[in-house]
Parts: sequence; structure tokens; C-alpha cells
Amino acid sequence: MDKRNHLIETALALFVENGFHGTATARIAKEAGVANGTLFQYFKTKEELILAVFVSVKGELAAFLAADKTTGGVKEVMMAQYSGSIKWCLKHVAKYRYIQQFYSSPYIHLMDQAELRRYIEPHLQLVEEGIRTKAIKALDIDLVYQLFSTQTFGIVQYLINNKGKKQKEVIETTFQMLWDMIKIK
Amino acid sequence: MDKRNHLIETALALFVENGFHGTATARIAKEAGVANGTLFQYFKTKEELILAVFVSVKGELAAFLAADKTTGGVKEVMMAQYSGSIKWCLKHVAKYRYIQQFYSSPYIHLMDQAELRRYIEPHLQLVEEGIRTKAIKALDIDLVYQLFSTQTFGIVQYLINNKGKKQKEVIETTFQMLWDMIKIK
DNA sequence: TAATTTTGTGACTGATTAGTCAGTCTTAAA
DNA sequence: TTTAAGACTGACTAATCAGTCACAAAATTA
Repeated sequence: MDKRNHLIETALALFVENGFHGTATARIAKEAGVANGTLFQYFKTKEELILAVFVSVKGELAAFLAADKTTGGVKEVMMAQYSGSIKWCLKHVAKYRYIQQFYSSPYIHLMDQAELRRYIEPHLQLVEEGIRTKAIKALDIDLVYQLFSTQTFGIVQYLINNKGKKQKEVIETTFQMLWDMIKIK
Repeated sequence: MDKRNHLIETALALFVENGFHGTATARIAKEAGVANGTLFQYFKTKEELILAVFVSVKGELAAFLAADKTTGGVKEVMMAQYSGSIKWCLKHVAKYRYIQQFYSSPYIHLMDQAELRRYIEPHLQLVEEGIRTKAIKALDIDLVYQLFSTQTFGIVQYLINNKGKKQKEVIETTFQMLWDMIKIK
């Protein structure tokens, strides 16, 4: 792995474990096996590194979801995205936590709002298609997306807290409930 | 207001604005109008202050919800809790943000798990009653609470991002959707 | 009022931090 | 093999930090 990505991976793990300011740049460099100064060749400031980790993680999740080839109606595609998101988060718990931590931190304001919106654009389009084809209730698109997205991450949290539960069953049951909530009867 | 609470209020605002480690204890003391050393008379360490802010805010919200006198079936009480939570968060946005920030930070691990659970106990009991009286689907109680809770905070976020929307309407519509999702048909 | 206790003060400190820079090492082209 | 450019190094620094402490002020009791 190239040094830049290795620094990002190391920073991710330490930031999740110790928080942003609880993690010294020197510690990141050391654990990544490079010199202190090398870190600052790849990232001008610590803040730039914090942002870079977020962009990397968000991009990874977006790419993973975009790679899904599920066809069919809005419901089928939405189920695939829901299930895919949850499984990805459970497979990469630190990355899931980083997203949550970054979103609820003041650093989120450093992200370009338009760029943030680009990440969710495919989801918004899917909702829009659902409404257009009269599969989904004619609600505000952002509202439907918010319900979809919060439930997705909420179920991830539930499955992290309740390891024993049958994942597949929970995912399927809760998706059906979510769908019943937004579909036109 | 007594000094301790004033320090908590000041710390809350600064932590939300600048993050935990982005806020120096000296700055908190200064903005609260007390000497540096006074802060450490009320809180032995910065960490203790961070926890105290969380306990204070969580307690405030819990007390506000406990004060609700709504009677009737599980649905009516649940609607009151849903609506009450959302309105309280919108009225105290910084406190809402602090809760989110604290929950997604590593500091959450410093909180006693049993104490955390005590905060949500009334909600769990309400869900349990709903299931017992066959109003709510016989799902895992924690799962139902997770769905309820994530949607509550999700709608708060939506209403913060979309100030123009009619709050009352959004709250009522989304509660009905949530209820339809968990109720027995 | 005087004595005692409680509360508040802010200059100070040792430790830690993000970021720098003068110089070394690696790579690959000439 | 020589040379040049870029990658890498880590000791260093100026700034900042959490927390202390000797003392002062205020409140309480006698």
C-alpha cells in the first residue's frame, strides 16, 4: 500500500480509538512506520488529514454501493442499497464509526456542502424515481432520504450492540418495515 | 445561576463549536467569567467536565420528557414522547448536538453502561407495554426502541437542515409513518 | 468584631503539541 | 558510474495545554 493510504488507514484507527485531538500526529506517523515530517509531506496540516480520511472512507462506501448491479424496481434496488450499506458498515466498523464521529464533530463544516451532497445524489435520484413511478409516497425527497439513511445507520448500531442477532433476518425485516412506511399502499 | 452550572453551559457551547480538544479549559473558565483554577475546583479534570456536561444535558431531556402528563394508549404516549423530544432538541440545538457529538466520540466509553440504560428505561417499558397489549409487533424491544430513537433524532436533523418546513406537520406525518411501521395491523 | 472556614484567584510549570527544516537516502535517468 | 531530483528523516521549536499552588477574598460562625 502506498504511504498516503497507509497514513490514512492508521489515522482512521487512532482517531476512532482516541478522538481527533486525543491523537497526536507524531503517534500516527510512528504507527504508520514513517517519520514525523513525512506525514506533513502528504498532508499540509492535521486538519487536512482529518478531512482526507473522511473523503477516503465516504468514497469507499460510495464506490462499493455504486458497484452493485441489482436491477428491478425501486424497491429491489433500495433493498440492495440498504442491505449493502449495513453489511459494509459491519465489515468496516471503524470506518462506520469514523463517519459518525466526523459528521457529529465541528469538522463537518470544513467539508464542501456540494461535495457532501454529491455522495447522496444517487440515493436522492432513487427516491425521486420511486415517487415519480408512484411506488413511494409523494413526500419531500430529502425527508424520505433522511428516514432511509437514519434507519440504515440505526440498524448498524443495533447490530453492533446485539451481536447475537441473526443479521440477515433483522436486515430483511426492518427493510420491509421501512418500505411499508414509505410505499404507497 | 450557580458557578458549576454556568461552567457546564459555557463548556457545552464551546465544545459544540470547537470540539472537545479544540476547547482549552482556560478558554472555558475565561468565557464563564471565573479564574482558571476555579474550574478545577468544580471538576477535577477536563474529562470529568466533559462527562458532567453530558450527564446534565441527558438529565435535562429526561426530566423534560418525564414531566409530560399525556395519558391514553401506548400510541398517544409515544407520540407525546416523539414530539416532545423533537421540540426539545430544536429548542436546544446545542444540547442536541452535544449529545450526538458525545455519543459518537470515544468519551462515551467512560459512561457507565447501566446509567446510560437508565435514561432509556422509560422508553423501553413503553415499548414493552405496547407489545404486551398487542398494539406493537412482537419484535425485540431494543430493536423497536432503536428504530424509534434513530427516527426521532433523524427528524431533528432534517428539521435543522430544512428550517422552512412546517414542523408540526412533519412531526405528525412522520410519527404516523413510524407508528404504522411498528403497530400490529 | 474577630476568628475560622470556604471559595476563588491567576501566575506558573512540566508535558505535549503541530509543524519546520537542514540534511540524508533512494531512485532512475544520463 | 555520475548526477540530479524528489522522497524521506527526526531533532528541533515556539506555542499551547491541563492542572497546581500559595495566597486573597468572601462568607460564615463565634
